[in-house]
This record gives sequence, C-alpha cells and structure tokens, in this order.
Amino acid sequence: MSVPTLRVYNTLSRSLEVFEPQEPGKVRLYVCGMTTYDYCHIGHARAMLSFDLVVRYLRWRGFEVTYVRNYTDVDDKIIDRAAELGEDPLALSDRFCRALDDDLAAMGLVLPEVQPKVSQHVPHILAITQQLVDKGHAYAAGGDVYFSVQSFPSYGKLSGKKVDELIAGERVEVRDTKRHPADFALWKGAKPGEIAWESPWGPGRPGWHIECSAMAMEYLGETFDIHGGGIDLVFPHHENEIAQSECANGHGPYARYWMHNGHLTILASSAEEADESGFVKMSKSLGNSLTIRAIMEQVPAEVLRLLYMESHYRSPLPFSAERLAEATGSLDRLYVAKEQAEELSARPIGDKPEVIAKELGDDGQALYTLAKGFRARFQAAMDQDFNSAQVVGDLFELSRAINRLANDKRAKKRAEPLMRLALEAFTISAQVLGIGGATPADFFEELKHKRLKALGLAVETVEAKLNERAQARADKDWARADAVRAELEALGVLVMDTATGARWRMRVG
RNA sequence: GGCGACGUAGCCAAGUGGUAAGGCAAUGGUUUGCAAAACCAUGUACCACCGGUUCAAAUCCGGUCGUCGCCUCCA
Repeated sequence: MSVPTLRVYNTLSRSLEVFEPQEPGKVRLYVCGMTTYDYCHIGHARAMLSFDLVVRYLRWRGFEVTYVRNYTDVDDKIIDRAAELGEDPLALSDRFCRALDDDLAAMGLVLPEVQPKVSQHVPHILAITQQLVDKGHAYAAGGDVYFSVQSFPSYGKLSGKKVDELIAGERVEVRDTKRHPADFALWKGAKPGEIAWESPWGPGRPGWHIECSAMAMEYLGETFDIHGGGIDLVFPHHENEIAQSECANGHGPYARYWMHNGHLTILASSAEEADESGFVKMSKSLGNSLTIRAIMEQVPAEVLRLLYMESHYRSPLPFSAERLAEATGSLDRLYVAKEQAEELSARPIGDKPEVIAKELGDDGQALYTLAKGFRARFQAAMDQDFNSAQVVGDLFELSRAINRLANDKRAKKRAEPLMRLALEAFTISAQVLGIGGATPADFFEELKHKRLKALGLAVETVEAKLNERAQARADKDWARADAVRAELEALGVLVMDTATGARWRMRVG
C-alpha cells in the first residue's frame, strides 16, 4: 500500500505533480484577490470558491495552511472610477473592499489569515524596486521605473512565451521610454492630481504586478508553496511576478506550485460577441457580468457553490439561468435526502450499522457500503487535483440510497445506524465543499424566502391560498383544491401533500 | 500568427491503460383523490477525426479539424 498522495496540477510544469510543501505539514498559499473598483461578479466568485476549496481540503488533509489573499486597492481603474465619481480613490476601493467582504462572507468563504492591501505596502514595494534597479534588472525612465524582461533569462517560463515573440506582438504597449516593448512598470510616475507616494524617482504609485510580489513575500517568504489565481493572470501578471521576485531575491523559485482556475463563461448577449459555441468569458469589460449579490438575491449561496463544485476547478464553466435553476433543484434533492436521514436517525436504536445493513438486505447493504466508503472515496477524488465533481456525484448516489431505504416502511424503523453513518458524508462535504452543511429546514426556508422576494410575492398570499386548499381537501372538494393548486403553480409555488399536511416550495427558473 | 487548455449521450459533467460515475431533461411504472417529491425501469455515448505504441487506450504518442483562453485591463 502506498501512502496516499495529493496531486496538484502545476501550471509551471503543465502537469500533475505530487504535492510536497517546503516545510512538511505546512502550506503557504497566496491567492491574487480583487481589484476593488466595483462589485464582484460570479466569475470572480469562481476564483474565490476554487481556492476556498483548496484551503479547506488542505486543512482537512491535516496541513497547517497560511492563506494570504490581497486586495489591489491602488490601480488605474480605481483611479479612473474615482475621478468619474469625484471620490477619493482609497475611499472608493475601501467601499468595494467591504462590499467584497460581505459577498464572500455570505458565500461562506474561509477568511484568509492575512488580507493585505497595496496602499499599506508601498515602502516594501519601493524597497524591492530599488533592489531591482541596483541589480540592473530595472531602470528609471521619466518618472517611471521599468523591469527589463531581457535581464531575466527564464522570462516566459510560466506562460510559455518568448521575449522575442513579444516584440512582434502588436498588442504590447509601445512606449518610447521602455527599452523593450514587454518591459513593465514597477513604479508609475504620478500625473498631476493623482494619488501618489514619494519615491526616489519622484511621486508615483506601484505598477500592477509588483504589489503581489511584495505582499506575498512579506507574509510568506521568498519561496512559498502555492500561488493561485484565475487562468487569465498567467500572463502577464504571474509571469511578471516571477521575474521581479526571483530577480530581487537572486534565487528561485518564487512560488513552487502555480494553480489557476478556469473561467466562468456566459452566453454572449450580442451578435458580435458570439462565436460558434456562443459562450464567452464573463468580464466587466464585455459588460456581461452578473454580480455575486444579484445572484444571491435569487438563490442561496450554496447553489452557486454546488454549481461550481460540479465542475473541475480548471475547466471552463458555462453559466446560464437554466444551469442555476438546475443546480438549485440538485441541491434541493440533496437536502431532501439529508432531511430523511436526519429524521430517521433521530432515535438511536443501539445496533451497529453493519448488523443493520445485513438485516435490511440489499438496500441496507448498498447504503452501508456507500456511506462507510465515502471518506476514502472523497479523499481519493480530492487528492487528484481537487476533483470536487466526483465527490458531488458520490453525494447523489448516497442520497439515492438514503431515499430508497427511507421509502421502505419496514426498513425505516431500523435504519438509524445507517442513516447516522450516511450523515457523516454530509459533514465531510460541508467541511470541504461547503455543501450540505445547513439544516434542511433552514435551506428550504431560505430558498422560499429568496424566491418569493425575487418574484415580489408575500408569504401571507401563499399561506392564504394553502389554507383555502387545505379546507377544500378536507371537504373533499377536489375540483376546488386543484384549482387553488393551479393558481399557486401559476405563482411559482409547488405544493406537495404529505401525511403531515401540505408542504410547498418555490419553483426555480 | 504565437502559447496554452479542452473536445465524453438531447444538455451539464467525472473518469489516476483493463471494455464508460453522477445530475438535468425524456418515456413507462410504484406511490397519490389527482399531483408533487421519492423510488424502480428504460440510453449500445463509433468517448471529435485519422494514424501509432500496447496483450489491452476515452485515458499514452503524432497529425487533422473544432472550441475556448492568453498574447491589452481582467478571477
């Protein structure tokens, strides 16, 4: 038997690697956070959720994780937006930092140990810049300071780009002040009226990439384990981070494993955006973004989580209203099963699950096998580059086994030990995927509440109709009862008659 | 054009060389006053295409086509 190993896809090597942290048992992780000039959209949420999964799993796996995620609060876009609104740039970014905090908290993300901001790390940034100038890797030009890509022979090792080919690219910003078109600003001289800090090269502010190097190294050291971010950051952002950091330090590696999440894509809204597949990346510049808060008004946060966890974090994820509705139904299904399991495990009967499994025949054995093996299968799947999709599939199989047993009147009475075992799977899932941890009743309530609100319906309206229907049913006036049910359905309310009275839920989509 | 990723049933989606999880949708059934939910049953997916390696490939290699991403701000 080999020791179970965690394998991680490393963008640097374009392959799955066995994960071994620099210091055994401890993981230092840096994730590129958001530039806070607006509300975050559900594409950003995917990045956040992807690394939330990574952090939670590493911890579940026994690693001690130091998680750093920054806010980029000094940036051209922030400055532009602030100027537009006549607001102080730092006040504006602070406002959106807090909005982001609210969004992420609502989604139940674990909090990083450190959440540094660029504006609080300018001295360190200047120190690194000075170091790079001193070592001949950077040069001042005008009020700016540029990093010289030609001074770093392995420039391009992350993205697979070659410096020579970047010259040819017409898309590289051409400025006379730069020695090479691909050189990038470490420090940008301030234009009149712009937010600025003093520096040996005059007043200015940090360039885009340097802040992550400064913050990552400040909290995690010159070499740390994992650096994460969206796939779009590979070039130039992460490539540049490597260059400037390894040159400043005089050694590599900067980050040992580079992890990148795939994009959320969305059906193109306009013809000129549309291509063969019809799906394009969600981004603010394409004007097709849906904010996290807008989605969370419609459905519980866990729905988004399930939707994301159903795909592997590196795959592109086509988002649509239909898929959101589908995920809502799927999550509902999981909670129906969980509720069954909770109800049937309420009263302990004191028998061992394996004994009960035998007693209850095939269905009992099936649930026992699925529930007992869940932890091992979970780890095997997650060890393979965080394969949450496989885990979700397993959860559905388990749910079906729970429901099957719960349908059997005789088995019901004896199922407690098995149901208890099955609920452990939900606990694991809740800990790591953040799915299935709520009390079913709470989940159903939240879903109802959000759907009603989205549709502008009052609970009282629904309840009045339900009462009316209950009366009609009591009178055995089926025509009347069905008519009321049809009215409710027209409103999006689905009614389910149970032994303990009618229950209802909101249709989604 | 360069670099990278991907191409699995109507849709979404796992798959760590040994003959394909799961979800949605659909059809039939059990259940129900009728429904809904749940359960059962039903899908031969030429695993994009063409070659190659192997006793054995969706899985490895090469080529072709297609899609997406990056090469400009971007999670």
